Amino acid sequence: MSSELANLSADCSIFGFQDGRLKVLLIRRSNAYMRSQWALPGHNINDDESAEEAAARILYEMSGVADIYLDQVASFSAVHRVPGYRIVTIAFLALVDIKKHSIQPNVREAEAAAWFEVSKLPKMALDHMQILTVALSQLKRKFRFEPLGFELLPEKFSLRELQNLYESLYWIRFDNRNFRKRILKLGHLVSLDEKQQNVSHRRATLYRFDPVAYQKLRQDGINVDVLPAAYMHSE
Amino acid sequence: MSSELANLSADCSIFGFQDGRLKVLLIRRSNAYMRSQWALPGHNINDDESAEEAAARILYEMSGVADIYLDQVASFSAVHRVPGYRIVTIAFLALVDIKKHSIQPNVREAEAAAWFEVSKLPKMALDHMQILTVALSQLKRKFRFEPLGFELLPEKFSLRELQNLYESLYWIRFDNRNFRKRILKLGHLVSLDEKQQNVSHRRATLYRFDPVAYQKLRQDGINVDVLPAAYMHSE
DNA sequence: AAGGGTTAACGTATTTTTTACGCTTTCTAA
DNA sequence: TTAGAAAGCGTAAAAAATACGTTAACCCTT
Repeated sequence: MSSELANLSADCSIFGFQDGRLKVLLIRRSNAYMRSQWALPGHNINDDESAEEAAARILYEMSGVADIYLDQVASFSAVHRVPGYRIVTIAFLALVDIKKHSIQPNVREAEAAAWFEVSKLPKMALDHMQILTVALSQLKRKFRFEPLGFELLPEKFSLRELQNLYESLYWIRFDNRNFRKRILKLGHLVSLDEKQQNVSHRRATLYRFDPVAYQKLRQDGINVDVLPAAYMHSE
Repeated sequence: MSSELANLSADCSIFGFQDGRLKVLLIRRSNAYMRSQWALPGHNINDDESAEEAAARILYEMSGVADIYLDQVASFSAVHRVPGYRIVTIAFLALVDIKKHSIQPNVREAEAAAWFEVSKLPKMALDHMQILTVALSQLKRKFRFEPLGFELLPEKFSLRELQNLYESLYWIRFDNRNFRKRILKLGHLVSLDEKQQNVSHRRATLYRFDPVAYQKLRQDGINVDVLPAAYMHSE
């Protein structure tokens, strides 16, 4: 039988993309020190699992899905971050396709779960706002040099949807003709013989990611910043 | 009186630059589970300090110096990483000017301390080789977009010394004329009225970092990769 | 059925940045 | 005095990024 490590937890910043906005999944906790405040999904780490396994477990409990992009962000260990306790937490960042991975709110100690726009966050428990801020800035950094759109978008998507994702993440507008060139040059997108349906304008070609080229890009690192130089000094 | 958290430690990968080589400081531990093996300097975290404070304390004990560049790398929490115990460690990366910060080997449980070239590492205790590998790749990543040479070099240095630092870190040769332009364009170096002494060739101008421009660069992020494009696909 | 609104998608000229590399200068040691 | 070696200045050519013109294809309204 496994027991929990009393002073170690894992917290997940779970990001998704919906209605053209970057969103994060928060839950309302019912346990002692954060009753009725919104918080990042998290839990103590068990003595028979690593922090990564704990984070994957938390994601599985929230979404029922196992193969989710998961990356360690940092650990937070300020002495008084949890009033009355000494708990160190290891923060993770997860990326999900909201449409594919449904959320099950009534798990364990969660009273409710909801997606929040990252620009309209509620007051949050403990230091979770700080944790989320660090996770978000790590997400922004990673997106510039890794083609992570794959993890947030449905399998088939238009270039405009991908551009919208970048635009909402960086809060900036790109020239769509140059964005198209910039992205296609990376060579990890495959155009399909399929078009958008039911739009009140010309239908866009749908694309999917080429998993082989995608992995290669992630390994080698993207030489080219996805963002235009104009973005610098505007963050 | 403060006591130690039994299952939480901080380990530091302390990097320095000496004789044209990137080096890392290792100690030979005398405690139970890593007797007479080389290891990263580290210690349990106290219950009245954060992981960052613990890392700074470890650095202070090793070098007697307090204002050292310190950055969190990641935490390592595999269940059996320490045989017979369940200890999670938070890894840090520190950069020191070897000439300025002397090392005091006989501290606490360390039997010996020595600088090792990162390309000639000894067998190490526990998972410390893995931790060091992650720290080193984070160092390489950061150096590309932040002007961190400042932290490893003496106050006054020549452009060639800076180039040597980059070359030994990335194991690649740069064209010195282009390296010079690339670096000077960043605007964070100030040329001094002073020259190298006792070299068997034309004496190079010495430079120092401009702290204001340096901080600004770190905040804004360097737009331009310090590495030439040819470096890609060669790592 | 025609025309307006809207976004997709292709193309190109211009500007900016990167790269390759020639050449002179200044030092030590032989 | 000369050879060797690195510093340090400069420039032409190549490559990349940017600005922006134009046509195509779809829906909706009239």
